[in-house]
Amino acid sequence: MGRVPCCDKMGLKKGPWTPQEDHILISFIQNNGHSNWRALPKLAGLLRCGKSCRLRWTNYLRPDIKRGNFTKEEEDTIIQLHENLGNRWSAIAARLPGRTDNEIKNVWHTHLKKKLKNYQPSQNSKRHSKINHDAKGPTTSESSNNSDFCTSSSTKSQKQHIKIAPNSPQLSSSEISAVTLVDDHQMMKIKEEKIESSSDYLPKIDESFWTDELSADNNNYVMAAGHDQEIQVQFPLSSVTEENVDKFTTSTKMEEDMDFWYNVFIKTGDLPELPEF
DNA sequence: AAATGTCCCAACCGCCCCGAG
DNA sequence: GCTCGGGGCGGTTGGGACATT
Repeated sequence: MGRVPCCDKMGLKKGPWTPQEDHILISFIQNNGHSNWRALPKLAGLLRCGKSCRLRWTNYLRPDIKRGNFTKEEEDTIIQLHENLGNRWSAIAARLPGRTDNEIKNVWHTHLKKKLKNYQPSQNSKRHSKINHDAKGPTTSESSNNSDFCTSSSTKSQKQHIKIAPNSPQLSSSEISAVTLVDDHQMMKIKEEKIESSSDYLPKIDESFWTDELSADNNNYVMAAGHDQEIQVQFPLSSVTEENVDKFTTSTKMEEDMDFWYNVFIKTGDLPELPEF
């Protein structure tokens, strides 16, 4: 199953890099760049596979890498971003200049995970679901696939919520009908719960899940965006047409470069009219 | 001082995505 | 539309460093 690892080819070296190898790789990239990692080791005269070269460069040799211990600020940032993004290390690394995804992943597993275990539940329950975050979450593409959430309809009337993601751009209550912050893991959990209980697919989320509440304005439209967040938008099933959902997912795609994410999760009930996007 | 346990992190592995042909 | 290959990502591991007994 899967492709044969490139390093399994005869004669290619594995394991720790020597200073000589590092020097060869740095010199070659400085002079020639790295347009083709697969061809690079051959051209540079390294007995390594391209993947190994790429990892060595991106995780260790790149000139813009910041070495040394993580600062308290960096750790806090990682914790915060991990709450929002889950195990998307590359996305977290993109917001920490000079740090690599590998490094952040290591710090998380060796320090921060333990640190978080010592937190009192009440300290983070405002913004963070108690849903299992250690479970292996789906990829972004999986969680962005909203179709699973747009088909079922056998639910009772739902109480209306107005929820704002902590890092959302400024949104007035008149701009929002109902918004819930979720991340990949939470979204997966919701999917699981939906599968487990076909007669009631609404997620079972306790009040600690919700972020700050705002007042409702039933006549206004649903429009929400969260930076570094996944957003669950709720609106009445009766308002939903394929066209509307398409419009929403289209707007998601338009925003992807800026790391805005939307997820559509439809609930039935007495909720505002779906807007024109 | 030696043995054992634990921590840490660089590197590897397997899978996925996406573009080219 | 399909296949293939390169690049990227997240999970895991091997082994050295350090701490404890």
